[in-house]
Amino acid sequence: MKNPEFFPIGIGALSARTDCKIETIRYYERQGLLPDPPRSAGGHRLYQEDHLKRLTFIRRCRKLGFTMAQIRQLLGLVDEHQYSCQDIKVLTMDHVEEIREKIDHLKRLEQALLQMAAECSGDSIPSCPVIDALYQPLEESRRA
Amino acid sequence: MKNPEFFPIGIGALSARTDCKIETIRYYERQGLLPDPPRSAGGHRLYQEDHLKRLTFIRRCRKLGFTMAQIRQLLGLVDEHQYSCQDIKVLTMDHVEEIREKIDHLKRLEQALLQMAAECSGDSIPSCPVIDALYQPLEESRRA
DNA sequence: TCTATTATCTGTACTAACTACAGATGCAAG
DNA sequence: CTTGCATCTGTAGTTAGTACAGATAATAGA
Repeated sequence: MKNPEFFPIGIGALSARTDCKIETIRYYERQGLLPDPPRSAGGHRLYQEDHLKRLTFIRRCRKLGFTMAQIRQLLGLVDEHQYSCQDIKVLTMDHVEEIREKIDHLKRLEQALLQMAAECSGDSIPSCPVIDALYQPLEESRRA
Repeated sequence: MKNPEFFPIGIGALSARTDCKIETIRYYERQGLLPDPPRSAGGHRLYQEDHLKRLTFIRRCRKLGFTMAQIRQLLGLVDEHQYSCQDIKVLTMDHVEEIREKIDHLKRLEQALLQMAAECSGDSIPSCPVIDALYQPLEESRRA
């Protein structure tokens, strides 16, 4: 009911209000995350406030690292009015778990690289323990 | 000089020895990371030990999270015999810095999600503060 | 009203790093 | 010689968009 005089808006205005590129909006439409909006006589998309809200939701989820598949799932629950707080919490905590796994993985990579770099003299001589380590054939460990 | 009787090998054997799919080997070749190997009369690729070592190097770098562009750079230095320990250390520490930024970003996402989930009652009622938060229009903050 | 300038339209191709096929051959063993 | 596996090339799919080209639509100024 607020600001009804601003709608409908074109895709450019929607883009500006959601910090989402025009091409990305059309992409979400193709992917079925945004409903096909009504068109003007000439074929331009005309958006209402509902579209603005839905796109804001999608963009926030993306910034939080949800995949489009996960967002589709969230939107599905919302669209059917079938969701419960528990459903959402489960999806959210699943996502937290994924993030924690990524953090763990990256920390292990960081340690491996730091360990190799620590061997490095930083000299300008054309030789380096890092390269040597990476080039060691797998055969070395295979030959007992 | 070791195990010379095993070479040359076909792409399947190279794949098995490097834990790298056949398609991926051909992909690296197209991308110029691996040199075009000699072929048999019928056109099958025949690899020598050098290819095995180079592919091992590439795969190790990928497992450490280096991009193909970074690997190309490392291989370029090695190929030209122009690299120094310092060059390699710089590239390695740059990569460590990228990894640290990713970790920071993920930690921030994790906190945001945990904060939202903490508001969640976990009830089976069809309503959820997480959804509400994500659906809040940007307009809310704009209207002073 | 005519025109000039934006805005938007569709469709395609590109990104990274592979993976997965289809359909045609090569090669080795029995 | 035939069977069957290995390999070949080429194309398309993956994620989440981005970047065009070339054609219309809408709008503002004269």
